[in-house]
Amino acid sequence: MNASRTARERARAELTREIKEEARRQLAASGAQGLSLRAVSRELGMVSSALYRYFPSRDELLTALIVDAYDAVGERAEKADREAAGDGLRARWRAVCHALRDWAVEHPHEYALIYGSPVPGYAAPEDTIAPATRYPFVLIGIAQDAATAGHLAADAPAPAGRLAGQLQGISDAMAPDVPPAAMARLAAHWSQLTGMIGFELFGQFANTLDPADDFFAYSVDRMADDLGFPA
Amino acid sequence: MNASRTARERARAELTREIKEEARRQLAASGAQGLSLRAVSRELGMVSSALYRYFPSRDELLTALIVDAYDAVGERAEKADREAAGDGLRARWRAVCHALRDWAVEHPHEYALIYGSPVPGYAAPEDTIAPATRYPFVLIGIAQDAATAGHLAADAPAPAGRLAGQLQGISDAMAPDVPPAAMARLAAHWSQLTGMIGFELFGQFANTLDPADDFFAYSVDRMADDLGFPA
DNA sequence: ACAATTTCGAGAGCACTGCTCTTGACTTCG
DNA sequence: CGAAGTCAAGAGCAGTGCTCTCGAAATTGT
Repeated sequence: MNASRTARERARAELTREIKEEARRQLAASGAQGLSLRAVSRELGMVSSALYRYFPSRDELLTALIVDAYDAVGERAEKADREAAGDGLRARWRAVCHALRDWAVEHPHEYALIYGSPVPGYAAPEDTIAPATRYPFVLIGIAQDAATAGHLAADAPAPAGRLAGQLQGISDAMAPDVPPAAMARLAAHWSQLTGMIGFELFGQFANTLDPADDFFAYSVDRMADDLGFPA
Repeated sequence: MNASRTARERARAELTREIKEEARRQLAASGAQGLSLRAVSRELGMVSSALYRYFPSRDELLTALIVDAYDAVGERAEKADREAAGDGLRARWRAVCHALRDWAVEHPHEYALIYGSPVPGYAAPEDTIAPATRYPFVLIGIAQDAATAGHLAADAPAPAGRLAGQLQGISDAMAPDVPPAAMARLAAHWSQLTGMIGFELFGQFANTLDPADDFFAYSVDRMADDLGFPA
């Protein structure tokens, strides 16, 4: 009935946490492919079959790590946005964009887990899609604030047809004052962020834009220009 | 000395091709993770160890598939660009961008192989970086033609410092008339393309911008606007 | 307080993986 | 013809995810 349940339950929560911790360590060391249940259990001093009491399959363990990663990046972005709240739209935009990249550079394998190619044969279950929206929602929130402040640019051709409906659907759910054209811009920028970070992390910029710090910062500012955020 | 060498050499070339074909089939069916040398050899009616006469390791086979994929997407883009050559800059831009997406949708696993997260523990060897530049080079070529025709927009803040040098380096090597600001735009667009395609392929657009045809087409046109290509 | 139930770790085992090494047969070339 | 080079096959190693069973322990119901 109380917070500290039975000894068994506390032990179970503790071990579940330790398993995820060790799994994350292995993830960082050798990637999703190298995540081995046997190695995790070995490191924890237990036998491999015992792990299945905590995660019914390797995929379930992966799912747990994915959800944690989405939450981590979401929380980081929300914190960055909060801390830049008083400094204007452009500062918030910068902070949230750089929060994503910083987290990605710090945790490349976890980033790859959520924004890279999916582990083949693994289908992301429903539980992952709610945490996945947390980061983009911060971006959209800035645009929403910009819209109510009259600082959101709207000089692009209005999307038509099905696209207009899709964009309106997003607005209705998350940012009622952001018009479809701006929402399309936002989605494009969001794509571009992951594209740039992916290129940087996965080595596509080798010999050209690597190190990519300056390119990223420059591009983030151009996005802010594009959205009409005041300098 | 002549084109048809010894029977042995012809047999070897033939088998090498067949191995890659079967490997690509398995890749399409179950992804890079599911690519099993044993399964390939089984399908080809040979024993697994025999495969090592042709590819010294699984990674070498992957590398061969990666190079082939880069070449395939590069060739597709060059063809699209050629066929749209008479229709103006915007038509060429559209054609080349859609060529990438079409190829990606047709070969999602091969696309993931080259633009997704790298297979952990696998380091892309030098041989892959030349074919990798083939596609972006087509994009840059359009910008170069636009620049000489005086149709390349240049109304963004000029990049400074290290970034300016990096961009200039790309221009020097591939497109002497494209100024740094435009080259930065181009790199951003190139990032955005892979970002959008990645989102579409890897399911990040589920429930929002999926199907993504219209969003992609709309965004590609906004990029052309941004580059100043005449309608 | 004692019995019934649930939870847990351990171990054996299955079918699979990439990869190495050795063996014997075949082809090519001097 | 015979030496040199090439090839497929087979056995074997160390590793994987996962299942099943078994006995011990903790929890729960009476």
